[in-house]
Amino acid sequence: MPIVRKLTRSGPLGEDDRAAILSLAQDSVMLDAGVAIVADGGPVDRCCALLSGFASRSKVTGEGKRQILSLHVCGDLLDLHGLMRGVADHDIRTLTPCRVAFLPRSAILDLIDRHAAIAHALWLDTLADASVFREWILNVGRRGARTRIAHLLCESALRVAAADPDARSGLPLTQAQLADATGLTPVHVNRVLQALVQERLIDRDDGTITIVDFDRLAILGEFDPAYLGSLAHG
Amino acid sequence: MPIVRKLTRSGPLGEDDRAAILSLAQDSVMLDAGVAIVADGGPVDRCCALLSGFASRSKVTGEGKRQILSLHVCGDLLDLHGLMRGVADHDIRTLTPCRVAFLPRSAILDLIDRHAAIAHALWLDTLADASVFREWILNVGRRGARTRIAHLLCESALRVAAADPDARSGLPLTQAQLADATGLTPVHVNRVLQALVQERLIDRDDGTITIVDFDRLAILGEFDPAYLGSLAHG
DNA sequence: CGCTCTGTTGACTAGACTCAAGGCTAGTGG
DNA sequence: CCACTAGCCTTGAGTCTAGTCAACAGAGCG
Repeated sequence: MPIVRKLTRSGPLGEDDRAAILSLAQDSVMLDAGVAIVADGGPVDRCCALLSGFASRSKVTGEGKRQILSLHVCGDLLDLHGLMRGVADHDIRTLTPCRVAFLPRSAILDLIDRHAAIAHALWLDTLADASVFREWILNVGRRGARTRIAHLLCESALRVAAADPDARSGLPLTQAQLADATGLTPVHVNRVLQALVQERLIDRDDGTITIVDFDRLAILGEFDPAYLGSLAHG
Repeated sequence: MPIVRKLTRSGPLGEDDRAAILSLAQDSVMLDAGVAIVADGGPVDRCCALLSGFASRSKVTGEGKRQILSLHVCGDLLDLHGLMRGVADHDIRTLTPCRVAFLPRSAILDLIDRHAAIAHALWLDTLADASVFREWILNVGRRGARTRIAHLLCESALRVAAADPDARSGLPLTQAQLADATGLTPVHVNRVLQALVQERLIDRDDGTITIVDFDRLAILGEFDPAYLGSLAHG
């Protein structure tokens, strides 16, 4: 169970803690790509656990420009942030087809009340998210397009690898999604990606991006995985 | 005590909880402007509570460009994020002269263990921080310079007002700091500020910025305080 | 008095955006 | 089986926002 695996990474859980979590995430649902799981401003009465596929948080400006705030992979809990307040301050949407399990809000709150270890683990999980947000601000605010995209690719690759060590596939992000994640336009992303392919840093086949030379890409992207904490390496 | 006041905003605390917090924050220190309280990559063995003045979180790119991640006012707990991991993933520095109290890490961890209500309140506090981070990503990622600066000014004004309802002073940010917060250059910030003054949206006297017409500035900045949650209004 | 920091201004540059068109693939319906 | 459509990707030309570089003014300070 990927969620238990992820939470255990940040701290120890007792056998009863694990059992309590597992009892919640019973049935799962398959969602199409591009589906909104949570809408900005809407109520959050359940927590969505991502079992497969990619999802994102995003917000939209008054002018309708979308900015992706973070990417999420298998094992991530998607709306802990909104859950505690009961109302979402951002969208959560699938980027690819996704399998998800819904955990009712009341059950989570109950879990927190009764299992201090789980409450602690969930806190650490949200702190890890916050750490990623901070790096994302730096990335979008102060780095040029090449560096910015390189950084994003490095981060995503590591998180995918941590969540699913066997996965050998590339990142299934469209250039428009990449643009929303980096605060650039699809056209510019396209040109940068072409350059990166030219330089043998990445490769592209049929809609997915694979990293050819991680080390050089990390240098270009000024990528230091320290901020990922337990989100890097399994 | 501003810290207790702030934590109470997100949820109820018992009398013993309050007492436990107060017993920690005994003595305080005065710090100059521009001092690093926590350094990126360094150990975090204490939590710093801000009693007066302004502080910021920031990170620096490989090329030495600084990006401010969030501003902090009276009552904020400054390094809860690093505290739980024991190592900081960003700088924390004073922007103005500040009065701070240092709470030892062990004492905080102990507090969390023994007072579930405090642990909960601290979690909510970090969640509120995360919410601000997300809006900040949108701001630097997708908004133009005018909107971006207007948004930042609105947010800062509200947070200051929430922390200290009596305060009538403006924001004591230099244009360079404003530039680091918005991901712009000081030169460009200068020109935008002049335009905003021209349009009677803000005013400047001797290093501080005051908002003349909050409503119009909020429209320009696409500012909706919802994301601030308990950080807005006392 | 000179130094540093902050703010200001002008001239020039460049990185990224906009607009517009066209190609490719997959899916859909006749 | 073939048109038709809708996404996604690609390319080119032109524009513009914001950055760069450089110089200077004023305040505060040792």
